[in-house]
Amino acid sequence: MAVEKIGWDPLRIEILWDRKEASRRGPKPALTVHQIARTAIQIADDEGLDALSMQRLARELGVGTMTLYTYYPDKDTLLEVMFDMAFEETTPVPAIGDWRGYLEQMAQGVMSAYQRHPWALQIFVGGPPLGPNQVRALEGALRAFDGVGLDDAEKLDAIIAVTSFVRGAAHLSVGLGEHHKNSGLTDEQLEAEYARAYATVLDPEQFPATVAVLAGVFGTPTETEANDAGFHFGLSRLLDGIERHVESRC
Amino acid sequence: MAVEKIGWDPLRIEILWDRKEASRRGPKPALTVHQIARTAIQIADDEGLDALSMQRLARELGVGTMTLYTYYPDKDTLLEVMFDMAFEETTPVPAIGDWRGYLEQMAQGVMSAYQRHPWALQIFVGGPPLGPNQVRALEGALRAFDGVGLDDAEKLDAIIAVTSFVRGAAHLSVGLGEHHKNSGLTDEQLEAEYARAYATVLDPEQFPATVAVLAGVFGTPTETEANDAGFHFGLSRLLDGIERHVESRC
DNA sequence: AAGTCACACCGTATAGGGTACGGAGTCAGG
DNA sequence: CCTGACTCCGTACCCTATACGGTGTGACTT
Repeated sequence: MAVEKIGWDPLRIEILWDRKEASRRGPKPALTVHQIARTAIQIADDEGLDALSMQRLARELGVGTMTLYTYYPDKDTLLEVMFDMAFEETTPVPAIGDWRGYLEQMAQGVMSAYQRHPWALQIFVGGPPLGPNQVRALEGALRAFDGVGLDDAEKLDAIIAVTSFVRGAAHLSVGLGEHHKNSGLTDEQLEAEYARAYATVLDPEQFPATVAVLAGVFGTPTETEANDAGFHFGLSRLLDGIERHVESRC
Repeated sequence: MAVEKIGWDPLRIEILWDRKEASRRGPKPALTVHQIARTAIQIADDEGLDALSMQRLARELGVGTMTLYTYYPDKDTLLEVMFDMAFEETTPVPAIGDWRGYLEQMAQGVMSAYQRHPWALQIFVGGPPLGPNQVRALEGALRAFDGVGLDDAEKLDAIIAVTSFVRGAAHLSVGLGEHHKNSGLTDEQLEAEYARAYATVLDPEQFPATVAVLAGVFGTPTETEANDAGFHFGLSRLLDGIERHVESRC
C-alpha cells in the first residue's frame, strides 16, 4: 500500500467515473464502486483514515474482505476514488464572466469539503486531476473566465493557483483543528498550551520577532476564528493579484 | 502508526530540537536523534516513504529494530523530525525590509525542498509549526516585514498565505513529477498519455471549455516547464495582492 | 572497592495490515 | 444442457509497528 497514488491506467479511469459495462456472464455484482467508496468515506469521517482497513470496510458492507478486490485492484485506487468523491457537493453554481465570485465560492466549497473530510489531505494524488468532480470544478472555473481577456494558459494558471492555495491552507487549518479536537481542551487551555510550547522553544535572543508577534497573537480571538480570518486574508490577496493581472490585460 | 501526526508533548519538542541532557548513568547513546532521521531521509529520498520501515532503518544503521525506540517514542515522531529536517538548507538570507524578496526566496527554497524530498508531502503535520526550521523561516519572514506598516496579525497572515500556497503548489508539482518519473516515459509520450486519458473522460458536450483549453495546452512547452511557470505565476499574483495591501496601509 | 541503579540495547512475541491464490457457486450464451 | 465468464470469499503469506522483558554497562553513592 502507499497512501501515495501514482500512475493511472484505463481501468482506473473507469473506476473513477464508475463506468461499468454490465458483465454478460455470471451473477450481477451486488455492490458498486461508488457505494463501497461511500461507506469507506463514512468510516474515515467518523474514525479517521487509520481506522479504514479493507477488512473493516468489508465487515461494514457485510461481505468478505477479498470481495472488495473484485471492484478495486488495490486500496490506493479506492483512496483515489474517495478523494474525488469528497468534493461531491462542492461545485458552485456556474457564473459566466464573474470569475472572482466563482473562484471565491469554489475556494470556500473546497475548504469546507476538506474540513468535513480531513483524511482527504492525507491522500497523495499523483498525476493530473482526472476525477469527475475535479473536472467539473475546472470546467466551471474556465467558463467563469469566459470573455475576461486572459489566454488559456493564464486561466489555467490562475485556477491552479487558487486550488493550490486552498489545499495548503486547508492543510494548516485541518491540522490545527484536529489537534484541537484530539486534545479535548477548551480554546483557552489550548492557547495556554501553545504559549507554553513556544516559550520552551523560542529563545528571545534568537527569535525576537517571533516572540513579540506570538505574544500578541495569543489572547486575541479564538484560534479557529483567527484561522478562518487568515484564510480569507490570503484568498483575498491572491484574488486581488489575479484581478490586477486581469486589468493589465485590457 | 498514522502518517498523521497530531498532538505534541514536551518530549516531542525535545526530540525535534535534538536537546538531550546527557544521561548520568549507563552507557552513552551510540546514535543521535538527528543522525537517525538523516538516514531515514536518505532512504525516503532514494526509495520512497513506503520503503522506510523501522526494521529497514535499523538495518541501515546497524542496530536492532527496537533500539530505535529508545530514541523515538514512535514512528510518527520520527516522521515529524524528518519533515522539519527536510527544510534544513532552505532558510534564505535575512533581508530586513525587503519582504517581497524574502518571501520569494523562501517560496523558492521551500518548493525546491519539497522537490528534493517528495515524501514530505505525504506527512501530515498537525498542530502549530514548532520545528526549528519552521521557526527559523518564520522569524526571517517577520523581520523582513519590519517597518513595512502591517500589524502583527497581518504579517502573520501574509506569511501563512505564502507558505500555504507553496505547499499546495508543491503537492501538484510533485504529484505530476513523480508520475512522470514512475511512468518512465518521455515528455512527448507522457503528454500523449494525458491527452488520451482526458479524451476518454471529457465529453465535449459536458465540458466544452475544458476540452478547448486542454487541447491548446498539450503540445506547448514541456510539462515541467509549464508547471514551473504556473508556480511563478501564482506566486507573483499572491505577492502582488499582498503588495497592494501593503500600499493601502500607508 | 564494592554496590547500586538508570539507562542503552535488542530478541521475541503479538496483533493487525494488504493482497496472491485457488476454489465454489451462479448465471447468460451457445 | 453445457460451457465458460464472472462474483464471491476462505486461507495463507509476508510485512508492519511496537509491547515486554532481559542483559549488560558504567557513573554515581557509600
